[in-house]
Amino acid sequence: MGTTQLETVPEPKYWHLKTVLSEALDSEFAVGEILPNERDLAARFGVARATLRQALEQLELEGRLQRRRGVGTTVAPPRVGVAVGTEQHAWPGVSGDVWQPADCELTAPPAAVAAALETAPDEAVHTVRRSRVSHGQPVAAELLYVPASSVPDLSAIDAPSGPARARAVLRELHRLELEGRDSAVELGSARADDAKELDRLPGAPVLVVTTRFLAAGRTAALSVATYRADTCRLTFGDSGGVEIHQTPERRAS
Amino acid sequence: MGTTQLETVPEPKYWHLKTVLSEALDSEFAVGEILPNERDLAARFGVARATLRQALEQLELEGRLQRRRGVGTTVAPPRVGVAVGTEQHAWPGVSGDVWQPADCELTAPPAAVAAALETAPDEAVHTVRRSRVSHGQPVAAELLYVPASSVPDLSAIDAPSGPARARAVLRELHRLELEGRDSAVELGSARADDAKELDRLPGAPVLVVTTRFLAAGRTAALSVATYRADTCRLTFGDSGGVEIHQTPERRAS
DNA sequence: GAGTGGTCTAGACCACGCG
DNA sequence: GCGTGGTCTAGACCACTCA
Repeated sequence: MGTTQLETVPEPKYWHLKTVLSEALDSEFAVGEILPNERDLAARFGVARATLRQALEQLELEGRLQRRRGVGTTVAPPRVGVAVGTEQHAWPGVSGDVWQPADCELTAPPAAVAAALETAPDEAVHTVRRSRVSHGQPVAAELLYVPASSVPDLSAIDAPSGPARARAVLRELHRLELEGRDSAVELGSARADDAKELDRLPGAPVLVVTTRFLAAGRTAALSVATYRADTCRLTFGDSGGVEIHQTPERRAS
Repeated sequence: MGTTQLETVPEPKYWHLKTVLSEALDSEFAVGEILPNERDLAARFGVARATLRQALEQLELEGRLQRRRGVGTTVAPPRVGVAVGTEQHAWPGVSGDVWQPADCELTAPPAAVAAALETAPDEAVHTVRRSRVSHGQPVAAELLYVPASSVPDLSAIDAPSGPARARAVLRELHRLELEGRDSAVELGSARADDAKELDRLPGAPVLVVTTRFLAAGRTAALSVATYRADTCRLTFGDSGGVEIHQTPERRAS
């Protein structure tokens, strides 16, 4: 062929497609705007629908797009920053925090949780379910595990389950002196129950924040919070957190 | 039909497949062991290869598997915890830290970085490239942006680029008094250059940690660190961080 | 060169939201 | 009922690693 060789190592179609779409999103679409449907887009770019979907999936992972079955694909707003590491020495559920207690039950925790709590595998712990909403959207679901031994004076009078019970457990927890907390963040995929609460499909990418609360020389409570990875930016530290959305492909200097 | 209705809402095949594989990984495979290849696995489960791959992709996202083109699919070791938020008031690059300076050049930063640094869009900043290795594996690549105004006394004698230059910039930076730092974590996909350094394919899921270093009432430096999401668990806080790998699907109580 | 995972195709059907 | 995205199939070829 007489054409010049463009690339010795041609990049995959979906990768190129993603770049093209990304630039189009920057210049030609407004937040909330609905994109053409996948079949039309695929035809327009001359690729199979599966290939187009691979590009869309990446853009969704990066928080640029939002896709909803039965509705369509829309341009996502910038990720919301949610504070996670502030109040270095505050218990969960102190007044003014952003979590909404949803439920509480006394059950044997998953083995991994029991190990982290250093409780016997069959020892029951209070499992508080809470949810977090930001800007009117659900952003996180949490399971807070509180060993019964951390809240020995929990009144049997209180409701045996439900939000009231959850608040009672938190109230008792606050009577301990918090000595410290440490957290870890990792990537996961949403379990079915979390996905439902987060308004996503099962398996959606989530940021799992595991926090251990230390009191009386031991782990007094353990929180496993599941944040929507597509819409959230977790902020730690002194103030609000840095706001950098896109780090574009490096330009030639 | 005479058969009993098993599920009103049948879960997708790949989701069920993922569960089955996950349990098999727990019970029948050791870390590092090689799985059968995708074509065999797909045949064994009676699904198309694309469907099997959907399940493998999720397991890889969760850090359970590691796939390498030309080699095969192996059982991944537990994620390594990498400390990110400790030394709340330490500059990057103080002695004993885990980053390896790789390069440094003086360029105009991406627009988003210039905005966060509050510098003019065309003002040149020192861009230090560093890499982080843990347990013999590359885990992160970082770009550290240092405005020239933060290191006014940088000697022109030092090498104009390369690791030595990077160390010189860091050394100058340490002469400022650090007033605080804040970070944000979000999900991203690896750019081509980062992917290469992290030994992954472009687009691989990464955790992007953006840290702003405050001194003299302004942002003295900005770090954008890209961690492999499949192999890393980012730890913050007082001590080591919590170790919970799998949070299995909730059992019926 | 053999075998692996990565990309891509052109279809089909399903589950969901909405009018 | 219609249009959307989500799942699934059965193939093909490519890029890479390693013996």
